[in-house]
Amino acid sequence: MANRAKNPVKTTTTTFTIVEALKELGSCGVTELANHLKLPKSTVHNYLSTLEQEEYVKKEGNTYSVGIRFLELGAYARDCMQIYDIAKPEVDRLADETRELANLMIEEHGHGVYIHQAKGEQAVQVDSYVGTRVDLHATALGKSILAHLPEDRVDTIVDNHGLPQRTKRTVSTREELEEELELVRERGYATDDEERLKGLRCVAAPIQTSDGRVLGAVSASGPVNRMQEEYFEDELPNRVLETVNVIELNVTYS
Amino acid sequence: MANRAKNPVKTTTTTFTIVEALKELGSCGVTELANHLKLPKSTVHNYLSTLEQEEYVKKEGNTYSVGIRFLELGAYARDCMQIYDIAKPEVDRLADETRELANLMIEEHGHGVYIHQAKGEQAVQVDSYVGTRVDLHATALGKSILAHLPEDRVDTIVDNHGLPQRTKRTVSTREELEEELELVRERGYATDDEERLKGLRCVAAPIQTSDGRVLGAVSASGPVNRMQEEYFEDELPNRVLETVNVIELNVTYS
DNA sequence: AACATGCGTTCCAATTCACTGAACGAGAGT
DNA sequence: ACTCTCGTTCAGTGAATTGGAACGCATGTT
Repeated sequence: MANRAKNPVKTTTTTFTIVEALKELGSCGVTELANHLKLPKSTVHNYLSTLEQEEYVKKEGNTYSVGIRFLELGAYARDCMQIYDIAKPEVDRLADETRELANLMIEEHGHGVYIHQAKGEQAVQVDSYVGTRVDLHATALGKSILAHLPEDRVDTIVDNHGLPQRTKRTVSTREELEEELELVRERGYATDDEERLKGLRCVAAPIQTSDGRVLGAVSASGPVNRMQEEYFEDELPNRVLETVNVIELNVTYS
Repeated sequence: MANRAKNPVKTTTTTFTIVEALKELGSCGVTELANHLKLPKSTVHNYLSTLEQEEYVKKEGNTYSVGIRFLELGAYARDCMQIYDIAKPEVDRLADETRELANLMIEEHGHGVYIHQAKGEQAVQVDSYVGTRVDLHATALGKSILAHLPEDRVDTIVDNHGLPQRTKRTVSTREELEEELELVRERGYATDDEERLKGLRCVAAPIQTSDGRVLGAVSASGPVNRMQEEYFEDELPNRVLETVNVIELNVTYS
């Protein structure tokens, strides 16, 4: 995990630095991007025009923006996961029935990545969209996954990423995390009580294979005012667990 | 359009050549990829390990595959399009009601790109998924878009991409295309009668702004046996046009 | 058990190619 | 007409990619 390449190709790294900055700044011109990255504008121009030629960047007038071609690679990577196809309709159903926001997350390189999101009728607007990468320890989805990862993987991930505090309530010590994960293993589901975003509560459960590997996690999240007492402590967890059970069955027989 | 960069960054091009080959081959090892690309394996290894370090490529054992991180950029690019949010629920509804496969396409760099796909109950399985790029002239969606692009854009696109024949029925001459586009402008919708895939028919209509720009197109597609006579010539076109009208209204007032 | 094969990885020398600051041209604003 | 700003071009220089050869580690074979 996170191996340092012995002979890294610096240009490749720079390429992605530029694309990521372009995403960060929205669409912008050469000079703005160059100033932001503290690179000469001729350099940035060379990269951007190459990226445009390769159709990974779109140029309109004098402003550049991230091209839709990345979706070809991203959606491909997602569709390769057997779990996506199987879990998607169930997550959609969960959103429909709870009327809240339902999510599907997987882990890669120690990050949590949302690979599907379904909006129920009352779904909250959040800052996460498909493709967003978050720290595992700060979400119910991530904790569901961490709870069933081999212990040494968890160690490596925490060592590499730390436990950055997103809100006052974020789990931020190793001990606290261990307790949380133990609780997840006991109850079968995880909760997020404003640990990543103020005002947002969340219930999540891991998707596991019959031999105990985690493939990802499913969640339903909503505003604190609707997520309370029995609904938050019983009804919703059960609903999420049901969803996960159906997915796990379908995974086994496919 | 398709400007050649004057001082292209070759390493950037190579980087994407490698990632695209990795997508092509599915997951594979260094040697296999190197043989495929006729590059020295040490070179390929340097790129792959750099890409893994940047988390754009996933390594499991000794096999590499395209990483989900591309979804971050791809989904971002998609979400930037105001049309995606607006059209998505309507395309979903179209799929639900027709029980067929419904699609949303936009144009970029002269290609058609599927940015959403909704499966109705009887939806056919096709080779296109979200992110797939296709030639505009060979699909109903693409023809809907071409029909409302400025003439010089159409010329440039045809010059750059040609009119490759996908099936026996693909439009493959400039004259034929012009006739088709004129028909699309008259009727307001386009059809695809096994022009891209044998056995598949499709009805599509363009999404336009009040000042006549095309933002994309919506389609419903299904097997020839279900797509016939009045249904294919009347009912479905009307249903697709309805969908597009709703989307256009929502675009105007936002 | 010794050997052969194929793989990913490392290393370093050769040379290609990325880098960059300065200059140019186009367009907008004064 | 002038100025300012931005994107683009250019060419010399030196850093970084390149790639053949060698290494270590599996796996499978004799």
